[in-house]
Amino acid sequence: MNDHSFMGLPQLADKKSVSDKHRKINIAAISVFAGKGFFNSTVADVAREADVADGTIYLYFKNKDDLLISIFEYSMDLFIQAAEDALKSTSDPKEKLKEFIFLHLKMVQKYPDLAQVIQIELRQSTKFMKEYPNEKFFQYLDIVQGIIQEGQALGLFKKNLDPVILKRVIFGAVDEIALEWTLMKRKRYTMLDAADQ
Amino acid sequence: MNDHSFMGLPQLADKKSVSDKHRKINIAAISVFAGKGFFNSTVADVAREADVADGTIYLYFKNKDDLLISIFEYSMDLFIQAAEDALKSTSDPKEKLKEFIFLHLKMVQKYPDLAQVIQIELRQSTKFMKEYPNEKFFQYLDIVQGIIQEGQALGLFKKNLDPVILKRVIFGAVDEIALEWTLMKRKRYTMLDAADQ
Amino acid sequence: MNDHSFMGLPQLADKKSVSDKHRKINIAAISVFAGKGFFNSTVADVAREADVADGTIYLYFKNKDDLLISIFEYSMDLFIQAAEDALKSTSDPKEKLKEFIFLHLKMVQKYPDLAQVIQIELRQSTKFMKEYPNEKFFQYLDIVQGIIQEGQALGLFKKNLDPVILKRVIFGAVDEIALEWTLMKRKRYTMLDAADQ
Amino acid sequence: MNDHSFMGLPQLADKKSVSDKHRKINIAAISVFAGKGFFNSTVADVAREADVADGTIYLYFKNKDDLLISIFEYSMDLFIQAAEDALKSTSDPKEKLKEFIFLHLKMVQKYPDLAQVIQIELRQSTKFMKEYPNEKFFQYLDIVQGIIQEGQALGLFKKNLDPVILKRVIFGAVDEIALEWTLMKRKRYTMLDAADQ
DNA sequence: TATGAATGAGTGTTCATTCAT
DNA sequence: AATGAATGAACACTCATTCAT
Repeated sequence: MNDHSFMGLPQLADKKSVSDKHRKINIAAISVFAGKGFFNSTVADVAREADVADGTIYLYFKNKDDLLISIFEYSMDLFIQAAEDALKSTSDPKEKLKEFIFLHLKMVQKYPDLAQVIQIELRQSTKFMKEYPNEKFFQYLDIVQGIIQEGQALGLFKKNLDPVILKRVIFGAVDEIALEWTLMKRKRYTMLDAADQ
Repeated sequence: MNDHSFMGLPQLADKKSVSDKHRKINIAAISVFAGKGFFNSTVADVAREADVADGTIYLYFKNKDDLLISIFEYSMDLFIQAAEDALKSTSDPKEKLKEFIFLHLKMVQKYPDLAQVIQIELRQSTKFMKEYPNEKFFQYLDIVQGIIQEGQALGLFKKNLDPVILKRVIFGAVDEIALEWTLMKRKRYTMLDAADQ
Repeated sequence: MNDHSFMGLPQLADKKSVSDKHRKINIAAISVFAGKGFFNSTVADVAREADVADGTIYLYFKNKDDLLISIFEYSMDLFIQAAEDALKSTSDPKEKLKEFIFLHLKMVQKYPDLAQVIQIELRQSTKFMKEYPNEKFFQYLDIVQGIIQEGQALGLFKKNLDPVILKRVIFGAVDEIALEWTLMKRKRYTMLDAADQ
Repeated sequence: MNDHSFMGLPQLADKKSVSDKHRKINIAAISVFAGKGFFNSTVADVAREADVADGTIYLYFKNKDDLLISIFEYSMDLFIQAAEDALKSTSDPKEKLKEFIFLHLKMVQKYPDLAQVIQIELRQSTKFMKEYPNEKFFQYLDIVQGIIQEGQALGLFKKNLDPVILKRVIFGAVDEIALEWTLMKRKRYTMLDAADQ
């Protein structure tokens, strides 16, 4: 993972161009939305948290919705990059899948606010999930699909399972456990505990 | 389950007193909130869907929030009643647990709009989950806890698992699968498929 | 004064036809309006106080405004009748004027709620004072004017004072002292005290 | 009195900081409330009169009630400042009292809209008079009390009169005459006439 | 770039009034 | 006559968005 982290959130290597203020606002939005929910947060709340003027936000984001989408894309980039990095080291599809799942959970645990926004706020906003062409998310899912197809080709995974469906099932399962954590907001359960149970 | 269903939603035996208009509005709210999300829906939307005047809603509900809470309580009553009915027939805790999970999923499948509102809209509204003393939900969880304790007493479940935590974990797991369905909004996966995978 | 009083308010001899329910509502309105102010009171408040259904009020009064006007006319009738009764016994204009003032103050002291509604609520409602052809009030003022003219004819009052103006001045002065009492809502000052000071 | 008057209303020396828009809205509110009464006026009415958007009002005032209270405080500041200025020139308590009364009436005559709002609209709103800790008004009354005590110390006023009560009586009397004028809305009576009668 | 005062469309809620029973 | 459930117009207030500085 990247180590030029800022306020706990990493700066993506391929997004150097994103100005500091853009990131500052993004980070503020994550924290505010996680704290009060997207709909209960005002743009002014985010501005205050980011320590900029209200109007400044509109220099970097089209509108309030765009702020949420931007968070989502930011996270997805983060996840995809981390996944790609991590999967380079292994070639066994089974190991890859395990690693992928492990990674997803680690990310959620590391950035709980971010996870909450992605999982709850975004999901709530059916509008987004429907209207917004969710490229980044599909890109993410494609990583899983790739692993599965690889595995099926090698005869490691059953062939009768549709990888298109399976990728969503796996994502769903993993994400839901993550959601569980997010909602519990207790670090009481370690990943291992959860795995055991 | 109750068979005096109205517009697909059962009328609870112990809630006969709830007037028709109250239920009409409740049902309209479920449909509207499921369709556009709680925050994107207006009270006027619900009124239109219920075919009543805006003001009429306030004869039956304290405010917009109360409408959401009411839906939650309605569902919980529905779930609890169904669960209690179903569990009478078996005495084996393991069977009971299975039956309980099965039931939960069946309900979600049967009333997808209701499920979505409960799972997404309500969850999003952190305010509710925090401020609102969630008796009905705890009552529901207690059913699970009861089963677990029964099982532990009979030596069927490991004793080192804290039932208080376990009940949440089980609820979480089951609910998340349900959520998966809700979000997918595809009945393509039957319960058995899911169970298998 | 009339002694067939009901709940502290006299029943006017020349208004026998006014049904009991009409009076019940009127009395309730006086109490409610005095307590919370005309604009802060709802028709439902009055109905509750009168122990009738909301709709019933509209069988006896055209609308909420009419309720206020009705109170005013009721009071004016009361005052006029009382004044006419009292003034019969004296013939000296000076005595009459004194008696009249004394009477006005006595009424206010006896029916403080009524006085408050007349003085504050009605007055506030500029709309009424302007749009409503205030016959009853003029009738009341005419009594004063009559006394003054009588007095001037007898050379008891200065002739250069316009009775039309003077009647208002006197009314104003007396009424303001009354208002003072009403606002103070303390019976601490007796009339004599006030007169002295 | 201040001579930097704006639209007929003076700008208080010690309130320079109050922005122009604040005053513009205040003045508009006085005019609108005087014209139609507080309860019959809408915030939009005030906004229109002040030539600002509805929302702008909420940048300067907490809510509609605050608008009324603000008018009151503004007036009281105005009165207090004027009174203190005027009383510097005389030392004789009797003269002071006369001057004070004269001033009060002059103010009312000069700003009839303001007077009406203070006297009628505010008074009607029992809520304010009761809930709102009326410091400014007490400050005003204290000026009277100070004069009375001074006079009693010098043996000019009877000692058996309680200054605490007396200040209210005097205020009441003066204010009521003022109210009379306000309601009459006729400048026909000069102060001297009134004083004579 | 950055600001934040100003905007005004949008919405939850109230309540006077009606009318079927 | 009496009811009270239902209505829907009206209004206070919020907040995403703009734009002059």
